[in-house]
Amino acid sequence: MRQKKKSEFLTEVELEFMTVLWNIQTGSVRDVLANLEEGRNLAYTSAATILRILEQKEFVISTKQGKTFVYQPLLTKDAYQARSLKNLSEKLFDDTPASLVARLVDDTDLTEESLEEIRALLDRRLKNGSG
Amino acid sequence: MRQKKKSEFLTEVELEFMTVLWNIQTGSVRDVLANLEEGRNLAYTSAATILRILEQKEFVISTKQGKTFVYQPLLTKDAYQARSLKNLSEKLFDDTPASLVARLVDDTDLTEESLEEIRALLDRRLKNGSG
DNA sequence: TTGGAAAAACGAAAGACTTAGTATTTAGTC
DNA sequence: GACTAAATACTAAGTCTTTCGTTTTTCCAA
Repeated sequence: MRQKKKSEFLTEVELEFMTVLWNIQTGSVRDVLANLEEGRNLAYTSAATILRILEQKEFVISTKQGKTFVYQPLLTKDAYQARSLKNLSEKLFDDTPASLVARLVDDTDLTEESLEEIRALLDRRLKNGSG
Repeated sequence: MRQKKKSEFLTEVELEFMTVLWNIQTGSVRDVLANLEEGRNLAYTSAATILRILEQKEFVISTKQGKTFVYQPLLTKDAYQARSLKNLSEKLFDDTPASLVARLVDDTDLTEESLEEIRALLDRRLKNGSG
């Protein structure tokens, strides 16, 4: 019974669940369900199914506590952020991160503060160097 | 026969096709097929199907030239880049663009030149202002 | 005008995603 | 030890994605 080819990316619902787990760190089916956003009415069994799938795909692990399973992220949010950015950059920005940032700062919705913050961040990074 | 709820995002294969169209600007099924990357062996009818779907979803339009349809992007690459970044920022970076850039520059793959380039870009943007 | 080649239209099949119902197991209680 | 409430396991339906085969249409040339 071979594991099917597991994608390295989360589906919409999987991301929704991982976001909860990244927040609460660890939790049962019921905990996760309770932490979904207001108005999201999902059956208990649906939530259980999603978590089982996330475990199959090795995005989380579970450990039994009494009669219930407690789930915990295996993939960190930082790691997944990096993975997603890398993918986006490759697929849509010709693998040129600078053009990604260019598009980002061209967005007129960005506040002056956001822009300053981003520049400060770059300055810091350039001063410290990395190699 | 109502159009099903159309997603604003491209699937994997759809993005592959749009990338070709963004490059060649305009082209028939055969043109697009020929411009897929080396080693991608896709039946003619498969390519035709994808393009038909892209048109249904209003990502492209087609016009008839002689007996063949010629396809053209409706959605520009720039617009789709912006849309994707906005989505990623919202879903995975708590709607904080600065944290997205932080993750990007933490990626040690970035060259010094890239970083300088990005900062230059920001400086220009901050001097000109947009509001 | 009739053939034939190329293109388009249609539809189907396999797999993945999302949701949830039913059946089974489990842990404690009387 | 049997009962009950809660949790897990199993399964299935409906939709979307990806791929391609079959049928129909279209245009041009002999």
